[in-house]
Amino acid sequence: MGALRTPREKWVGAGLQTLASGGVDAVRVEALAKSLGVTKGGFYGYFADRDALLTEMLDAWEREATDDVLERIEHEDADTRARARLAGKLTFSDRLRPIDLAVRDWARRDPAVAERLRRVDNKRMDLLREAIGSFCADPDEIEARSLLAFCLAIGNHFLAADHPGRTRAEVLDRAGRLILERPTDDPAR
Amino acid sequence: MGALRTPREKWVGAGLQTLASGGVDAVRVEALAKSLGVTKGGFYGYFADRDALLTEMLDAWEREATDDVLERIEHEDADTRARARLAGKLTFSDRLRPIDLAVRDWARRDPAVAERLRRVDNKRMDLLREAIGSFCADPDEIEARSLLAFCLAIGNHFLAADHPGRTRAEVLDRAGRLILERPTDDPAR
DNA sequence: CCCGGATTGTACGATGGCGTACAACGAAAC
DNA sequence: GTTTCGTTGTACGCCATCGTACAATCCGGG
Repeated sequence: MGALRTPREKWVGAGLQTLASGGVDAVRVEALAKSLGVTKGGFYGYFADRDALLTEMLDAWEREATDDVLERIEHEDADTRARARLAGKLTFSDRLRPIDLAVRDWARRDPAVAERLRRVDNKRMDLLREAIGSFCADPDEIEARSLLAFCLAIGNHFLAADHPGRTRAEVLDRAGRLILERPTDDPAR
Repeated sequence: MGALRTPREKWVGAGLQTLASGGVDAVRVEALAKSLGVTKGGFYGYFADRDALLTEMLDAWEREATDDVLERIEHEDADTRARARLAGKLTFSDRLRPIDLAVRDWARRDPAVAERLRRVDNKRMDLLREAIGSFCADPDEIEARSLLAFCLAIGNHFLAADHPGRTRAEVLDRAGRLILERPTDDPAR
């Protein structure tokens, strides 16, 4: 029996890497093969066509971005806020973040991708609601703050503006505290 | 003398439209020609190549997104906040917003585009700082709120999450007020 | 050490996009 | 109506990519 020299997962992995750096249009079968040091010969043994690879890439991303992250968080017995923070760290790791951003742009043009992204984003919003709900009672404000926090985490990477005299990280930190900390006028303070 | 049947501006316009709906990779000379009801025959009379068109598209967008908007705002003699709101309306009009989003993704892969976007975003941030500065004294907080407002305006369109029992517009409204209104703990209130 | 089946390389035809060359066309000037 | 010159259509060569077919290769089991 011949050995698995370039297994399915390698194609999916290379596809995700390329998606992250060049967008979905950069995911070409032959380019992936070259990046793996082989030709496309074996590709069609695993995948019916390029679309099948794209689907499996999304499967892998969706699983890694939700189940894997949630599973790792389950094992932590920190409080809600700390777990939400960990989720953010995992979700927007150097590995997953560029994929996430590429998927968002992709989703704007492909309804099937948009549907997947909706599922993923909903799970993330659930975490945010839980975290913000720990210090905020008004459901409308929880929703608004959750959206703000999420938009900050995403929009940040699509913004090119400078912050004279500050680093982006500094501004980001201040903005995060504005959203994720108890509102100063909270009568329950 | 032959008349200008498909002038430069038509190619640029069709290019921007395609950029908005399909991303930069969808901007193909022959597809544009078809959408204009001609063949690519005339294209190369105006543009050296596809790249030249892309550059002119960016020129047109940058001008429309900054100078044109600012000029129209100058003529309004409303207060700072109202002018900022108008700027938002113009900047994120149904026509310009999809182009804006496409440019943001494009900028992640092309440094020249990123540089243009930086110029545009900086002008927008200036407006936001001015508006938020009208009710907030702390420069660090002005910066943080400006970033939040901008991220909300952009990130919103890249997010797929639902808001059970609410519309996105409702949540957006509440979030906007959270950021753009006087902080309730402002000692100067 | 050889065999067999899985994996890979190579070659192919098809498609689509780029940019060029030139002929056909048409509106304006006369 | 004819000329004229800019605009447009058509045809071409080139290259990248897709998906297919098949031969070459490789590795583990016998």
